[in-house]
Amino acid sequence: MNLKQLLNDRIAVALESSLGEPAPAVVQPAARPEFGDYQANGVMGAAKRAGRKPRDLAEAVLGAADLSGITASAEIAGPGFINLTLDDDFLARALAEAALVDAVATPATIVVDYSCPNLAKEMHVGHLRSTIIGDAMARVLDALGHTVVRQNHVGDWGTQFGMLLTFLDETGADSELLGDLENFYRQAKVRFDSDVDFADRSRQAVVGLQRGDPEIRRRWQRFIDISLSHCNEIYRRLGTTLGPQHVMAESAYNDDLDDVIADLDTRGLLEESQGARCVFLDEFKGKDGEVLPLIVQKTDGGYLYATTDLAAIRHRAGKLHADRVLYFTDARQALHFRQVFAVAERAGFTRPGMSLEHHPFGAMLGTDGKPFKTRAGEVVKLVQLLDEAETRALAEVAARNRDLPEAEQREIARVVGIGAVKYADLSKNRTSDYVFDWDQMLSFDGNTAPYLLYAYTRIRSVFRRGAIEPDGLDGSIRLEAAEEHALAVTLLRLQETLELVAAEGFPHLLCGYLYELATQFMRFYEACPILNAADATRDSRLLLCRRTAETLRTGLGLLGIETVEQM
RNA sequence: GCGCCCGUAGCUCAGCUGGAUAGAGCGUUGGCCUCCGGAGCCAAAGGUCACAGGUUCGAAUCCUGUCGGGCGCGCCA
Repeated sequence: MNLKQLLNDRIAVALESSLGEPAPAVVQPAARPEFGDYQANGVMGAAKRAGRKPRDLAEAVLGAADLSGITASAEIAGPGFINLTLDDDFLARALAEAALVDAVATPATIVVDYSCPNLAKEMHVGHLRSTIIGDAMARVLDALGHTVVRQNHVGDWGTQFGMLLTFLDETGADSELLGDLENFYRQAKVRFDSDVDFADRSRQAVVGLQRGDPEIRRRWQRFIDISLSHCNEIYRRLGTTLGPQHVMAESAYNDDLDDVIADLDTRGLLEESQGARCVFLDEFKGKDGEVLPLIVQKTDGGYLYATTDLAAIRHRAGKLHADRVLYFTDARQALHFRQVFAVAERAGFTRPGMSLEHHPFGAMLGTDGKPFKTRAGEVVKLVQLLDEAETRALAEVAARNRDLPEAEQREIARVVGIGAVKYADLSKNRTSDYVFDWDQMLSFDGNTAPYLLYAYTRIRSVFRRGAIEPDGLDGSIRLEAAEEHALAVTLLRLQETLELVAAEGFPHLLCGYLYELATQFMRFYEACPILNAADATRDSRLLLCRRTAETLRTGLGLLGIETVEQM
C-alpha cells in the first residue's frame, strides 16, 4: 500500500471539487513530528493561482476530503498547510493486511544497463558503483512488477584485443592470464609500446578478428571466456543478480553496425568530415563554438562505441520493446550519452515515449581527497577490495564474538564486509566525486550496513530469547505508545519509497528509509518492553517486531545485501 | 575558450514537482545498564546553505552573475 499516494489522491479530489479545477495536493511526510505524519502543501499554491485566501480554501478542502477511517486528525496550520495524523486502528489494520510490496498498476519493460566492464582488463573499483547501483535498481524494479531486462554491455572488441591476442599467442601465457589479467595486460602494453613489429602484428590481428579469421576468433573467444569468468567470480562474491545470460557484449552488435550507418544516411544525418563519418547536431557545441561531431565510423572504416551504443538502443527498442533504458555509468560519459540519445531519436531508433536515462556518478576518492589508489599508485582491483572488506570486518566480528566458531565468524564477516562496501556506495547520491572511507562504512553507528544488520539481529534475538516462532504469532496489533505509532507509520512507507526509487533511479532513498526504520525500531525497543509485557500488548509488539524484521530483510535484499541472525 | 556536474556543521552525507524552526552519523561535551544484545538510547554544542543580485506570500531548492573544485570537448571506451 502506498500511503502517500492514498492521502494525495484523497486531498487532490477535495482540492479539485473546492477549486473547480485540478491542482496538485503535494502530500509529503511531515517535516516535524508535531505536524503529524503527513502534510499537504498544495493548498497555498492553488489558492494563490485562484486568487483565494489559502486558509479559506484549506477549510473547504478539509470539509470535502474523504479521510474517514484513515486519519485521526486533519488540521490547518500556518499559512495553509494541512497536517494529517493517521488513525491507529487504520495503521494496525494496514500492517496486518497489506503486503510488504505491491506491484504497480502499470508495469513497464525496463532495460537496466550496468556493470559493463572492459574484458581487456580486470574489474577494478571503477566498476563497483555501476554494478552495485544497477543491480539494486534492477531488483527494485523487479519487485514492483516491472519486466526488467538486465544488460551487461561488456567491452570485448576493438584495438586493444589485437594486442592482447598477439601477446597471448606469442607467450602462451595461459596461466598468467588466468591468474592475473591486469598484469598480463600491462606486460602486453609494454611490449606493444616498445616493439614496432609486435605492434604491427597486433594491428593485423585486429583486422583478422574483424574479418572473422577462424584461428584468431578461436583465441579471442578463449580470452573472452577467461576474462568473463573473472567477472563472474566478482559477481558471485558481490551477490549480484548478474549472470552470463545478461551479457550482451559490444561484439554482439557487429552485424548491425552497417545497418546503423545506412539508417543514419537514409535519415540525412550522416556527414563526412576529415575522412570520418559523423553526425552533427546543432545543440552540441565544442571548442570555438563549432558544432561537435558524433563520430560513428573512423577513417579506416572501423566503428566506435557510439556506433555500438546506437545499435544497442535500436535493439532495445525494436527487439526488447523497452519503455525505459537506464544507464549506470560514470559522469564522464554524460556528453557521450546526451549525443547518442539525441542521435538515436532523430534517427528513429527509439519507440514513441521511450525514456533513455543516464544515471551518472563521480569518481571514487580516498580519504585524502585524491583518486582511490593502492599505495603503489595503482588502480585497486575489485578482488583486493572485497578481500580487504572481509578482513576488516572479521577483525571487528571476531573481537565481539569470541565464543563463536571461526567458520561462523567468517560467514558473518563476509556478509558484514560485503554489505558495508555495497551500502556505502548505495547510500550516497553524489553525481560528483565521492569519498571511500573504510572506517566510516564499517562503523556500527550511523547510516551504515552494520547498524542495519545489528538492528535486524536484535529483533531476531527477541524471538530467540522468547523461544517464539514468528510465523506462529496470533493476535492483533494495537498501537498505544507514541513510539509504536511512529514505527507503524514508518513501516508502511516502504511502498512509496520503492516507487520513488524506481522513478528517480536513486537507491539511496531506500537506504535512507531503512536507516529511519532501524532508528524508529531502536526507539520503540528502548521505550516499550516486549517479552515482559502483558499478553495482548506482548503479542502486538511481537507482530511489530516481525513486520520490522521482514521489512529490513526485504529492503536490504532489494539492495543486494544479505542478513545474519547474530553478529 | 565552451559545456556538464558540484559547493549544506571541523569531517562524511541527507534535505522528495519551492513550504513551517535546514537534518543525520562521526568527532567534542554530558546523561541512561534491578529491564528483551551498551555494536544501543537520550541530550547539548556546532550553520551568513560558497558569494552577490533577482523571481515569490515563502528559496538550500528556480533564474542571472561572480568565485572555488571535479570532469568533458574528432576518429579510445
